[in-house]
Amino acid sequence: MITLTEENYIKAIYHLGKYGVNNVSTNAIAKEMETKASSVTDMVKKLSEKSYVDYKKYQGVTLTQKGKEIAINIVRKHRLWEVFLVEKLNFSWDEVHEVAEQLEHIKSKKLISQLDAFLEFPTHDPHGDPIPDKMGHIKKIDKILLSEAEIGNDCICVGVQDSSSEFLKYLDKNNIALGTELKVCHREAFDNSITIKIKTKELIISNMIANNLFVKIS
Amino acid sequence: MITLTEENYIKAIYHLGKYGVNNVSTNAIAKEMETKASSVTDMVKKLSEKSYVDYKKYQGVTLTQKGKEIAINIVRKHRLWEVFLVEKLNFSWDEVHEVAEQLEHIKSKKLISQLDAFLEFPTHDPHGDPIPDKMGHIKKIDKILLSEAEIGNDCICVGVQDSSSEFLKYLDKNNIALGTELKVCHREAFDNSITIKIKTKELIISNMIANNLFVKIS
DNA sequence: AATAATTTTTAGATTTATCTAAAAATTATT
DNA sequence: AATAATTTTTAGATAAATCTAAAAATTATT
Repeated sequence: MITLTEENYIKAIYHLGKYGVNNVSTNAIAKEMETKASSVTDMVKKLSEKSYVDYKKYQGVTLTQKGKEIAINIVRKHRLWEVFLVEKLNFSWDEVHEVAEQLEHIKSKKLISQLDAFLEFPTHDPHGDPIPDKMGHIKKIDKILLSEAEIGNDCICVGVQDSSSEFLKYLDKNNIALGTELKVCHREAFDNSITIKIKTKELIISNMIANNLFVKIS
Repeated sequence: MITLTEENYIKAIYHLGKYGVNNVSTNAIAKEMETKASSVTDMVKKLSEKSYVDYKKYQGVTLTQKGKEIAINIVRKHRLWEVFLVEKLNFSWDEVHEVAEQLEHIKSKKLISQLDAFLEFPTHDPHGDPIPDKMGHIKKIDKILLSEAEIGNDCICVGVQDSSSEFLKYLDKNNIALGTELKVCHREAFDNSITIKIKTKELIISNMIANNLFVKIS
Protein backbone atom coordinates (compact mmCIF):
# COMPACT_ATOMS: atom_id res chain seq x y z
CA MET A 1 0.00 0.00 0.00
CA ILE A 2 1.17 3.50 -0.81
CA THR A 3 1.37 5.97 2.06
CA LEU A 4 0.25 9.59 2.14
CA THR A 5 3.85 10.72 2.36
CA GLU A 6 4.91 8.60 -0.59
CA GLU A 7 2.07 10.09 -2.63
CA ASN A 8 3.17 13.59 -1.75
CA TYR A 9 6.76 12.89 -2.74
CA ILE A 10 5.64 11.37 -6.04
CA LYS A 11 3.48 14.40 -6.73
CA ALA A 12 6.36 16.76 -5.93
CA ILE A 13 8.70 14.86 -8.23
CA TYR A 14 6.06 14.94 -10.95
CA HIS A 15 5.62 18.70 -10.71
CA LEU A 16 9.37 19.32 -10.64
CA GLY A 17 9.96 17.05 -13.62
CA LYS A 18 7.07 18.37 -15.65
CA TYR A 19 8.97 20.83 -17.78
CA GLY A 20 11.47 18.52 -19.40
CA VAL A 21 13.68 18.11 -16.33
CA ASN A 22 14.83 14.53 -16.48
CA ASN A 23 16.51 14.01 -13.17
CA VAL A 24 14.92 15.82 -10.29
CA SER A 25 17.53 16.74 -7.67
CA THR A 26 17.37 15.87 -4.01
CA ASN A 27 17.57 19.51 -3.01
CA ALA A 28 14.76 20.49 -5.35
CA ILE A 29 12.52 17.88 -3.76
CA ALA A 30 13.59 18.98 -0.29
CA LYS A 31 12.62 22.54 -1.11
CA GLU A 32 9.28 21.56 -2.63
CA MET A 33 8.45 19.29 0.30
CA GLU A 34 9.76 21.73 2.89
CA THR A 35 11.99 19.09 4.42
CA LYS A 36 15.70 18.23 4.67
CA ALA A 37 17.80 16.72 1.91
CA SER A 38 18.67 13.76 4.12
CA SER A 39 15.00 12.95 4.56
CA VAL A 40 14.58 13.09 0.81
CA THR A 41 17.43 10.65 0.25
CA ASP A 42 15.80 8.18 2.62
CA MET A 43 12.41 8.49 0.97
CA VAL A 44 13.82 8.36 -2.52
CA LYS A 45 15.45 5.04 -1.70
CA LYS A 46 12.12 3.73 -0.52
CA LEU A 47 10.33 4.99 -3.63
CA SER A 48 13.03 3.37 -5.72
CA GLU A 49 12.60 0.03 -3.94
CA LYS A 50 8.90 0.23 -4.62
CA SER A 51 9.60 1.03 -8.29
CA TYR A 52 7.96 4.43 -8.27
CA VAL A 53 11.19 6.16 -9.32
CA ASP A 54 14.50 5.38 -10.98
CA TYR A 55 17.31 6.49 -8.75
CA LYS A 56 21.11 6.47 -8.97
CA LYS A 57 23.09 7.95 -6.13
CA TYR A 58 23.96 11.59 -6.63
CA GLN A 59 22.07 11.60 -9.95
CA GLY A 60 18.57 12.57 -8.86
CA VAL A 61 15.36 10.71 -9.66
CA THR A 62 12.90 10.20 -12.50
CA LEU A 63 9.41 8.78 -12.13
CA THR A 64 8.85 5.32 -13.57
CA GLN A 65 5.73 4.63 -15.64
CA LYS A 66 4.10 3.35 -12.45
CA GLY A 67 5.13 6.49 -10.56
CA LYS A 68 3.90 8.73 -13.33
CA GLU A 69 0.50 7.06 -13.34
CA ILE A 70 0.14 7.61 -9.63
CA ALA A 71 1.17 11.25 -9.95
CA ILE A 72 -1.24 11.94 -12.78
CA ASN A 73 -4.06 10.29 -10.88
CA ILE A 74 -3.39 12.52 -7.89
CA VAL A 75 -3.36 15.58 -10.14
CA ARG A 76 -6.62 14.41 -11.71
CA LYS A 77 -8.24 14.06 -8.32
CA HIS A 78 -6.89 17.40 -7.10
CA ARG A 79 -8.25 19.29 -10.09
CA LEU A 80 -11.63 17.55 -10.13
CA TRP A 81 -12.10 18.40 -6.46
CA GLU A 82 -11.16 22.02 -7.20
CA VAL A 83 -13.88 22.17 -9.82
CA PHE A 84 -16.33 20.67 -7.34
CA LEU A 85 -15.45 23.21 -4.68
CA VAL A 86 -15.86 26.16 -7.03
CA GLU A 87 -18.81 24.97 -9.09
CA LYS A 88 -20.87 23.28 -6.41
CA LEU A 89 -19.76 24.64 -3.07
CA ASN A 90 -19.18 28.27 -4.02
CA PHE A 91 -15.54 28.41 -3.10
CA SER A 92 -13.54 31.10 -4.86
CA TRP A 93 -10.51 30.08 -6.89
CA ASP A 94 -8.09 31.31 -4.25
CA GLU A 95 -9.61 29.11 -1.52
CA VAL A 96 -9.57 25.68 -3.09
CA HIS A 97 -5.96 24.59 -3.02
CA GLU A 98 -5.58 23.66 0.63
CA VAL A 99 -8.75 21.58 0.73
CA ALA A 100 -7.98 19.88 -2.59
CA GLU A 101 -4.57 18.94 -1.17
CA GLN A 102 -6.43 16.83 1.36
CA LEU A 103 -9.16 15.51 -0.91
CA GLU A 104 -6.69 14.35 -3.57
CA HIS A 105 -5.60 11.49 -1.31
CA ILE A 106 -9.03 9.90 -0.89
CA LYS A 107 -8.90 6.43 -2.36
CA SER A 108 -11.96 5.30 -4.30
CA LYS A 109 -12.15 4.76 -8.02
CA LYS A 110 -15.91 4.98 -7.99
CA LEU A 111 -15.82 8.27 -6.11
CA ILE A 112 -13.68 9.91 -8.76
CA SER A 113 -15.46 8.51 -11.79
CA GLN A 114 -18.82 9.54 -10.34
CA LEU A 115 -17.52 12.96 -9.34
CA ASP A 116 -16.20 13.41 -12.87
CA ALA A 117 -19.63 12.58 -14.29
CA PHE A 118 -21.41 14.75 -11.71
CA LEU A 119 -19.26 17.70 -12.79
CA GLU A 120 -20.00 16.84 -16.43
CA PHE A 121 -16.46 15.83 -17.31
CA PRO A 122 -14.67 19.14 -16.90
CA THR A 123 -11.48 19.57 -18.91
CA HIS A 124 -9.88 22.32 -16.84
CA ASP A 125 -9.72 23.28 -13.19
CA PRO A 126 -10.58 26.77 -11.86
CA HIS A 127 -7.01 27.95 -12.54
CA GLY A 128 -7.11 26.82 -16.17
CA ASP A 129 -4.97 23.72 -15.62
CA PRO A 130 -5.99 20.69 -17.65
CA ILE A 131 -7.65 17.73 -15.91
CA PRO A 132 -6.15 14.38 -16.94
CA ASP A 133 -8.83 11.96 -18.16
CA LYS A 134 -9.46 8.50 -16.71
CA MET A 135 -6.63 7.11 -18.85
CA GLY A 136 -4.21 9.79 -17.68
CA HIS A 137 -4.22 11.67 -20.96
CA ILE A 138 -3.66 15.40 -20.62
CA LYS A 139 -4.87 17.63 -23.41
CA LYS A 140 -2.73 20.71 -23.50
CA ILE A 141 -3.88 23.94 -25.05
CA ASP A 142 -1.51 26.38 -26.71
CA LYS A 143 -1.32 29.08 -24.13
CA ILE A 144 1.41 31.68 -23.76
CA LEU A 145 2.36 33.99 -20.94
CA LEU A 146 0.84 37.43 -21.23
CA SER A 147 4.40 38.75 -20.99
CA GLU A 148 5.16 36.99 -24.28
CA ALA A 149 2.20 38.46 -26.15
CA GLU A 150 2.87 41.18 -28.70
CA ILE A 151 1.58 44.73 -28.82
CA GLY A 152 -1.80 44.79 -30.49
CA ASN A 153 -2.65 41.17 -29.68
CA ASP A 154 -6.20 40.40 -28.65
CA CYS A 155 -6.02 37.80 -25.91
CA ILE A 156 -8.25 35.72 -23.73
CA CYS A 157 -7.16 34.68 -20.24
CA VAL A 158 -6.91 30.92 -19.96
CA GLY A 159 -4.82 30.18 -16.90
CA VAL A 160 -2.45 31.21 -14.18
CA GLN A 161 1.12 30.16 -13.55
CA ASP A 162 1.09 31.14 -9.90
CA SER A 163 -2.06 30.04 -8.12
CA SER A 164 -1.24 31.62 -4.79
CA SER A 165 -4.11 33.27 -3.00
CA GLU A 166 -2.31 36.63 -3.18
CA PHE A 167 -1.99 36.57 -6.94
CA LEU A 168 -5.54 35.33 -7.49
CA LYS A 169 -6.94 38.03 -5.24
CA TYR A 170 -5.00 40.63 -7.21
CA LEU A 171 -6.66 39.36 -10.39
CA ASP A 172 -10.10 39.41 -8.74
CA LYS A 173 -9.55 42.97 -7.61
CA ASN A 174 -8.73 44.01 -11.16
CA ASN A 175 -11.61 42.07 -12.70
CA ILE A 176 -9.40 39.60 -14.47
CA ALA A 177 -10.84 36.10 -14.55
CA LEU A 178 -10.48 33.10 -16.85
CA GLY A 179 -12.34 33.98 -20.02
CA THR A 180 -11.65 37.69 -19.69
CA GLU A 181 -10.75 39.31 -23.02
CA LEU A 182 -8.00 41.87 -23.15
CA LYS A 183 -5.82 43.73 -25.62
CA VAL A 184 -2.10 44.39 -25.20
CA CYS A 185 -1.66 48.12 -25.80
CA HIS A 186 1.85 49.09 -24.79
CA ARG A 187 5.03 47.72 -23.31
CA GLU A 188 7.24 49.99 -21.20
CA ALA A 189 10.84 49.20 -22.16
CA PHE A 190 12.27 50.23 -18.80
CA ASP A 191 10.49 47.71 -16.55
CA ASN A 192 8.62 45.59 -19.08
CA SER A 193 5.33 46.57 -17.57
CA ILE A 194 2.49 46.47 -20.07
CA THR A 195 -0.69 48.39 -20.56
CA ILE A 196 -3.72 46.26 -21.31
CA LYS A 197 -7.26 47.19 -22.18
CA ILE A 198 -10.19 45.23 -20.73
CA LYS A 199 -13.37 46.29 -22.50
CA THR A 200 -12.86 50.07 -22.38
CA LYS A 201 -10.71 50.28 -19.29
CA GLU A 202 -6.94 50.50 -19.40
CA LEU A 203 -4.76 48.88 -16.77
CA ILE A 204 -1.03 48.85 -16.23
CA ILE A 205 0.38 45.50 -15.25
CA SER A 206 3.88 44.76 -13.97
CA ASN A 207 6.09 42.27 -15.74
CA MET A 208 5.77 39.99 -12.74
CA ILE A 209 2.00 39.86 -13.13
CA ALA A 210 2.24 39.35 -16.88
CA ASN A 211 4.66 36.50 -16.23
CA ASN A 212 2.06 34.62 -14.24
CA LEU A 213 -0.97 34.95 -16.46
CA PHE A 214 -1.56 32.61 -19.39
CA VAL A 215 -3.46 33.85 -22.42
CA LYS A 216 -4.47 32.59 -25.83
CA ILE A 217 -4.24 34.90 -28.81
CA SER A 218 -7.73 35.25 -30.20
CA MET B 1 -2.72 19.30 16.09
CA ILE B 2 -4.85 16.20 16.28
CA THR B 3 -3.68 13.18 14.32
CA LEU B 4 -5.75 10.84 12.18
CA THR B 5 -5.21 8.03 14.68
CA GLU B 6 -6.29 10.18 17.59
CA GLU B 7 -9.46 11.11 15.71
CA ASN B 8 -10.23 7.47 15.08
CA TYR B 9 -9.76 6.54 18.73
CA ILE B 10 -11.99 9.41 19.83
CA LYS B 11 -14.64 8.32 17.37
CA ALA B 12 -14.44 4.73 18.61
CA ILE B 13 -14.75 5.84 22.23
CA TYR B 14 -17.71 8.00 21.29
CA HIS B 15 -19.55 5.15 19.59
CA LEU B 16 -18.82 2.75 22.44
CA GLY B 17 -19.97 5.25 25.05
CA LYS B 18 -23.06 6.33 23.18
CA TYR B 19 -25.56 4.12 24.93
CA GLY B 20 -25.07 5.26 28.48
CA VAL B 21 -21.78 3.44 29.03
CA ASN B 22 -19.76 5.79 31.18
CA ASN B 23 -16.36 4.24 31.23
CA VAL B 24 -15.32 2.64 28.00
CA SER B 25 -12.98 -0.27 28.61
CA THR B 26 -9.56 -0.74 27.07
CA ASN B 27 -10.56 -4.08 25.59
CA ALA B 28 -13.72 -2.66 24.02
CA ILE B 29 -11.65 0.01 22.31
CA ALA B 30 -9.10 -2.56 21.21
CA LYS B 31 -11.83 -4.65 19.62
CA GLU B 32 -13.45 -1.65 17.91
CA MET B 33 -10.10 -0.42 16.60
CA GLU B 34 -8.88 -3.90 15.68
CA THR B 35 -5.72 -3.41 17.66
CA LYS B 36 -4.13 -4.70 20.87
CA ALA B 37 -5.05 -3.63 24.39
CA SER B 38 -1.49 -2.47 25.03
CA SER B 39 -1.67 -0.11 22.07
CA VAL B 40 -4.92 1.25 23.44
CA THR B 41 -3.40 1.94 26.83
CA ASP B 42 -0.62 3.91 25.19
CA MET B 43 -3.00 5.93 23.08
CA VAL B 44 -5.44 6.50 25.91
CA LYS B 45 -2.63 8.04 27.96
CA LYS B 46 -1.88 10.35 25.09
CA LEU B 47 -5.53 11.31 24.66
CA SER B 48 -5.73 11.95 28.37
CA GLU B 49 -2.65 14.21 28.29
CA LYS B 50 -4.29 16.16 25.48
CA SER B 51 -7.53 16.41 27.51
CA TYR B 52 -9.68 14.53 25.04
CA VAL B 53 -10.57 11.87 27.63
CA ASP B 54 -10.69 11.37 31.37
CA TYR B 55 -8.69 8.32 32.30
CA LYS B 56 -7.85 6.52 35.50
CA LYS B 57 -5.76 3.38 35.35
CA TYR B 58 -7.81 0.21 35.13
CA GLN B 59 -11.03 2.28 35.12
CA GLY B 60 -11.53 2.90 31.41
CA VAL B 61 -12.09 6.26 29.72
CA THR B 62 -14.79 8.86 29.19
CA LEU B 63 -14.69 11.62 26.59
CA THR B 64 -14.25 15.13 27.93
CA GLN B 65 -16.39 17.95 26.53
CA LYS B 66 -13.56 18.72 24.14
CA GLY B 67 -13.34 15.06 23.09
CA LYS B 68 -17.08 14.83 22.63
CA GLU B 69 -17.12 17.87 20.37
CA ILE B 70 -14.44 16.38 18.18
CA ALA B 71 -16.28 13.06 17.99
CA ILE B 72 -19.58 14.66 17.08
CA ASN B 73 -17.93 16.76 14.42
CA ILE B 74 -16.42 13.65 12.86
CA VAL B 75 -19.82 11.93 12.94
CA ARG B 76 -21.38 15.01 11.34
CA LYS B 77 -18.83 15.00 8.56
CA HIS B 78 -19.15 11.26 8.02
CA ARG B 79 -22.91 11.39 7.67
CA LEU B 80 -22.97 14.49 5.47
CA TRP B 81 -20.52 12.84 3.11
CA GLU B 82 -22.68 9.72 3.05
CA VAL B 83 -25.64 11.81 1.97
CA PHE B 84 -23.52 13.43 -0.71
CA LEU B 85 -22.36 10.07 -2.04
CA VAL B 86 -25.88 8.68 -2.24
CA GLU B 87 -27.77 11.78 -3.34
CA LYS B 88 -25.28 13.29 -5.73
CA LEU B 89 -22.89 10.56 -6.81
CA ASN B 90 -25.34 7.66 -7.07
CA PHE B 91 -23.68 5.43 -4.54
CA SER B 92 -25.94 2.84 -2.94
CA TRP B 93 -26.28 2.80 0.83
CA ASP B 94 -24.07 -0.24 1.19
CA GLU B 95 -21.14 1.39 -0.62
CA VAL B 96 -20.71 4.64 1.26
CA HIS B 97 -19.15 3.67 4.55
CA GLU B 98 -15.58 3.03 3.47
CA VAL B 99 -15.30 6.27 1.48
CA ALA B 100 -16.97 8.32 4.21
CA GLU B 101 -14.43 6.90 6.68
CA GLN B 102 -11.79 8.70 4.65
CA LEU B 103 -13.73 11.86 3.89
CA GLU B 104 -14.67 12.42 7.54
CA HIS B 105 -11.08 13.43 8.31
CA ILE B 106 -10.84 16.28 5.81
CA LYS B 107 -10.27 19.49 7.73
CA SER B 108 -12.12 22.56 6.47
CA LYS B 109 -14.96 24.30 8.22
CA LYS B 110 -16.06 26.01 5.05
CA LEU B 111 -16.13 22.71 3.17
CA ILE B 112 -18.57 21.18 5.63
CA SER B 113 -20.83 24.18 6.03
CA GLN B 114 -21.04 24.57 2.26
CA LEU B 115 -21.60 20.86 1.75
CA ASP B 116 -24.37 20.99 4.33
CA ALA B 117 -26.05 23.83 2.43
CA PHE B 118 -25.50 22.13 -0.93
CA LEU B 119 -27.29 19.04 0.39
CA GLU B 120 -30.05 21.30 1.74
CA PHE B 121 -29.33 20.63 5.41
CA PRO B 122 -30.17 16.94 5.61
CA THR B 123 -31.19 15.67 9.04
CA HIS B 124 -30.43 11.98 8.50
CA ASP B 125 -27.87 9.94 6.62
CA PRO B 126 -28.74 7.13 4.17
CA HIS B 127 -28.93 4.62 7.04
CA GLY B 128 -31.37 6.75 9.01
CA ASP B 129 -28.82 8.01 11.51
CA PRO B 130 -29.23 11.62 12.59
CA ILE B 131 -26.76 14.24 11.38
CA PRO B 132 -25.53 16.52 14.17
CA ASP B 133 -26.02 20.19 13.32
CA LYS B 134 -23.26 22.82 13.26
CA MET B 135 -23.58 23.20 17.02
CA GLY B 136 -23.32 19.48 17.61
CA HIS B 137 -26.96 19.06 18.52
CA ILE B 138 -28.42 15.68 17.61
CA LYS B 139 -32.15 15.41 17.19
CA LYS B 140 -33.19 11.88 18.02
CA ILE B 141 -36.39 10.35 16.76
CA ASP B 142 -38.33 7.75 18.71
CA LYS B 143 -37.48 4.65 16.79
CA ILE B 144 -37.67 1.09 18.05
CA LEU B 145 -36.24 -2.15 16.80
CA LEU B 146 -38.58 -4.10 14.57
CA SER B 147 -38.07 -7.01 16.99
CA GLU B 148 -39.70 -4.89 19.70
CA ALA B 149 -42.79 -4.02 17.68
CA GLU B 150 -46.04 -5.72 18.56
CA ILE B 151 -48.23 -7.92 16.44
CA GLY B 152 -50.60 -5.79 14.40
CA ASN B 153 -48.38 -2.71 14.46
CA ASP B 154 -48.13 -0.66 11.28
CA CYS B 155 -44.53 0.48 10.97
CA ILE B 156 -42.32 2.57 8.77
CA CYS B 157 -38.63 1.75 8.37
CA VAL B 158 -36.47 4.58 9.64
CA GLY B 159 -33.02 3.16 10.18
CA VAL B 160 -30.62 0.27 10.53
CA GLN B 161 -28.59 -0.83 13.53
CA ASP B 162 -26.09 -2.80 11.49
CA SER B 163 -24.95 -0.94 8.40
CA SER B 164 -22.76 -3.69 7.00
CA SER B 165 -22.92 -4.19 3.28
CA GLU B 166 -24.24 -7.74 3.78
CA PHE B 167 -27.22 -6.62 5.83
CA LEU B 168 -28.03 -3.70 3.54
CA LYS B 169 -27.90 -5.93 0.49
CA TYR B 170 -30.28 -8.33 2.20
CA LEU B 171 -32.71 -5.46 2.70
CA ASP B 172 -32.34 -4.33 -0.91
CA LYS B 173 -33.00 -7.86 -2.10
CA ASN B 174 -36.23 -7.95 -0.09
CA ASN B 175 -37.32 -4.48 -1.14
CA ILE B 176 -36.93 -2.98 2.29
CA ALA B 177 -35.67 0.59 2.25
CA LEU B 178 -35.98 3.58 4.55
CA GLY B 179 -39.54 4.80 4.22
CA THR B 180 -40.92 1.36 3.47
CA GLU B 181 -44.20 0.67 5.27
CA LEU B 182 -44.81 -2.74 6.79
CA LYS B 183 -47.18 -4.51 9.15
CA VAL B 184 -46.13 -7.00 11.82
CA CYS B 185 -48.36 -10.05 11.29
CA HIS B 186 -47.02 -12.88 13.40
CA ARG B 187 -44.24 -13.83 15.77
CA GLU B 188 -43.00 -17.42 15.90
CA ALA B 189 -42.40 -18.22 19.57
CA PHE B 190 -39.75 -20.86 18.85
CA ASP B 191 -37.13 -18.64 17.15
CA ASN B 192 -38.69 -15.19 17.45
CA SER B 193 -38.85 -14.86 13.69
CA ILE B 194 -41.65 -12.56 12.57
CA THR B 195 -43.90 -12.43 9.57
CA ILE B 196 -44.29 -8.97 8.08
CA LYS B 197 -46.45 -7.72 5.26
CA ILE B 198 -45.10 -5.14 2.79
CA LYS B 199 -47.97 -3.89 0.66
CA THR B 200 -49.60 -7.23 -0.16
CA LYS B 201 -46.55 -9.45 0.10
CA GLU B 202 -45.72 -11.45 3.21
CA LEU B 203 -42.13 -12.03 4.27
CA ILE B 204 -40.64 -14.02 7.12
CA ILE B 205 -37.78 -12.30 8.88
CA SER B 206 -35.39 -13.85 11.41
CA ASN B 207 -35.01 -12.32 14.84
CA MET B 208 -31.49 -11.30 13.88
CA ILE B 209 -32.80 -9.23 10.99
CA ALA B 210 -35.58 -7.72 13.11
CA ASN B 211 -32.97 -6.83 15.69
CA ASN B 212 -31.12 -4.67 13.20
CA LEU B 213 -33.94 -2.72 11.63
CA PHE B 214 -35.35 0.40 13.25
CA VAL B 215 -39.00 1.30 12.71
CA LYS B 216 -41.47 3.90 13.86
CA ILE B 217 -44.99 2.88 14.74
CA SER B 218 -47.30 4.76 12.42
C1' DA C 1 -11.73 -15.15 51.57
C1' DA C 2 -8.72 -17.60 48.71
C1' DT C 3 -7.92 -18.90 44.10
C1' DA C 4 -8.73 -18.64 39.20
C1' DA C 5 -9.73 -16.07 35.16
C1' DT C 6 -9.74 -11.94 32.88
C1' DT C 7 -8.40 -7.35 31.97
C1' DT C 8 -5.14 -3.83 31.92
C1' DT C 9 -0.65 -2.02 32.21
C1' DT C 10 4.36 -1.99 31.74
C1' DA C 11 8.70 -2.92 29.56
C1' DG C 12 11.14 -3.38 25.69
C1' DA C 13 11.24 -3.92 20.51
C1' DT C 14 9.86 -2.54 15.70
C1' DT C 15 8.54 0.46 11.75
C1' DT C 16 7.90 4.91 9.46
C1' DA C 17 9.27 9.37 8.67
C1' DT C 18 11.84 12.67 10.27
C1' DC C 19 16.07 15.22 12.06
C1' DT C 20 21.32 16.82 12.90
C1' DA C 21 26.01 16.39 12.07
C1' DA C 22 29.60 14.52 9.59
C1' DA C 23 31.45 12.22 5.49
C1' DA C 24 31.53 11.57 0.58
C1' DA C 25 30.74 12.92 -4.08
C1' DT C 26 29.95 16.31 -7.46
C1' DT C 27 30.32 20.84 -9.45
C1' DA C 28 32.34 25.45 -9.69
C1' DT C 29 36.28 28.53 -9.25
C1' DT C 30 40.68 30.02 -9.24
C1' DA D 1 44.44 20.46 -11.99
C1' DA D 2 44.04 21.75 -7.35
C1' DT D 3 41.05 23.87 -4.16
C1' DA D 4 36.66 25.69 -2.67
C1' DA D 5 31.78 25.48 -2.55
C1' DT D 6 27.80 22.93 -2.95
C1' DT D 7 25.08 18.91 -3.04
C1' DT D 8 24.08 14.46 -1.57
C1' DT D 9 24.54 10.60 1.30
C1' DT D 10 25.46 8.12 5.60
C1' DA D 11 25.25 7.32 10.48
C1' DG D 12 22.98 7.72 14.45
C1' DA D 13 18.98 9.78 17.09
C1' DT D 14 14.03 10.96 17.84
C1' DA D 15 8.86 10.71 17.90
C1' DA D 16 4.52 8.30 16.75
C1' DA D 17 2.05 4.21 16.69
C1' DT D 18 2.26 -0.28 16.96
C1' DC D 19 3.58 -5.04 18.68
C1' DT D 20 4.80 -9.26 22.09
C1' DA D 21 5.49 -11.05 26.48
C1' DA D 22 5.35 -10.54 31.22
C1' DA D 23 3.68 -8.25 35.40
C1' DA D 24 0.03 -6.07 38.00
C1' DA D 25 -4.67 -5.10 39.06
C1' DT D 26 -9.38 -6.21 38.89
C1' DT D 27 -13.29 -9.27 38.65
C1' DA D 28 -15.41 -13.82 38.92
C1' DT D 29 -15.70 -18.38 40.96
C1' DT D 30 -15.41 -21.76 44.07
